[in-house]
Amino acid sequence: MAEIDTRQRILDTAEILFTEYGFDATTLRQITGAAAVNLAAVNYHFGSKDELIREVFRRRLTWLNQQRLQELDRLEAEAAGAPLKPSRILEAFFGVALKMAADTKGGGRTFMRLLARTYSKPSEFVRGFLAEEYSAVLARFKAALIKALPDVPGEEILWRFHFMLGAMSYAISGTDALHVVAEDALDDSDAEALYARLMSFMIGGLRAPLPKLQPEPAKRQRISKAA
Amino acid sequence: MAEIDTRQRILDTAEILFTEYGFDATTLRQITGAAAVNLAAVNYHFGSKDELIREVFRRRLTWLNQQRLQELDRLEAEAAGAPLKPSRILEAFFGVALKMAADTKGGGRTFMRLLARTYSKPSEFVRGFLAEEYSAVLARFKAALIKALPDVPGEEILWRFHFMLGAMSYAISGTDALHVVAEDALDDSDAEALYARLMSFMIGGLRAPLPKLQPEPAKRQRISKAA
DNA sequence: GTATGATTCAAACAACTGTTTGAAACGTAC
DNA sequence: GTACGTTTCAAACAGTTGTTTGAATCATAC
Repeated sequence: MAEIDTRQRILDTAEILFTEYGFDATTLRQITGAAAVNLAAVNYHFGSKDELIREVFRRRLTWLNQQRLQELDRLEAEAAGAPLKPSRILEAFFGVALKMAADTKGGGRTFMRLLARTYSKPSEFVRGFLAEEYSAVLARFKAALIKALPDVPGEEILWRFHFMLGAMSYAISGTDALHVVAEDALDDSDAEALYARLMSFMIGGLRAPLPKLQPEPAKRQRISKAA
Repeated sequence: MAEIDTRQRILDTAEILFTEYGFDATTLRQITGAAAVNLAAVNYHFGSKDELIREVFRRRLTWLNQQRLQELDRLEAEAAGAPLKPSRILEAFFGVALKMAADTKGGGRTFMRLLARTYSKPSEFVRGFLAEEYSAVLARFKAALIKALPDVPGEEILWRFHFMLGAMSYAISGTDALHVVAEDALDDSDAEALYARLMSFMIGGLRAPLPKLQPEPAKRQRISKAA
């Protein structure tokens, strides 16, 4: 290699610019310009822009999900078959993410913001990739939560898990949506405090009384049929 | 007008395509093609693509926020000065949005998905516009919540409101992020049930025990000053 | 030294972007 | 009918996009 790892510098720069401007709005000339490498370097090292995007996710997401599984393994080993405390499970899943989001130096913060944004608008070709990376982790955590909350229907747990992902997404995206809500009233620089706030909110939501659902159409139909 | 309202057909089509592909990835040729109008019609009726984007938001968002304020007015008039129930306030804010998101025929569902996505990545020039449209509404609801929850610090309420926006955003975005989480295990077609689920989750989070925060630097300073 | 493979570079490529233009078609009032 | 303002249309505009190319440069082994 002629320069000190062109590949890595492209990835780091792309991560920052993607987070700032999005995938489409970020051009290869911006990336290569900011990274001080030649324009053709992206296609040489990654093949295409799409492949570069995937690699930006891959290098961090794989590690992140491994950490999550490792945490869950540890908890389950300690519990030795007994159901876990829901808060412990949430800490394993969201705590790892928020710890990564707190890493301002290594670029973890940038990446988590990128991930949180991409989540809600998987641009077609990223969706498949995300689903692949996440399926195993989510299956494990879903199972753990269902086991930990036997009194809450599984469907309800999944929904609440979905809501929690949204809350975390906004918590991490931070400043952008936040400035719309509170202009500059809130301080999102304290990662510890953010973690504590988000956790208590999530636990509260997860353990909330079950919603009183109307009987679903299928059931009503059955009743009128019987009558 | 030669055709039956070219303007409106452009707006409706743009709304759908923006939601599907995002602002950048959606081209004027896609929009005008799908709307069966001439390419130049967008620049003729709206001036530019950016202005078209703003108008897509404006026509629905203004009405949405008016409805929210109207609901809050009604509640406060009924209460006659007394603090409102927090759940009522949340219902006024999120209920109106979810009602709009349930409107599959009039395009409300499409728009709310678009809004939920744009929220977390305000592409520079939309941010100012969103902040402008929201500032009055958010100020009112923040004030109402703070008044309704005198035992919860104002800063905590703002954070939890932020988290709730995230949860709602994901609840509305629905299928996309949802399929990553649960593949096809969840059914997001029942708007009533979604509303009930989201509400109980939110109330639970809003009323959760306060997080145990480390003493912040500012407070420590104040104490040491007084000492 | 030379030879070989990996990497970088400047330049060009074709395709697509939002926007503009000037003429044509339209609706409406006189 | 004519005249006038609005709207539509096909065509072209200049600029930018991701990608490719072929020569130049580098590092390493012989």
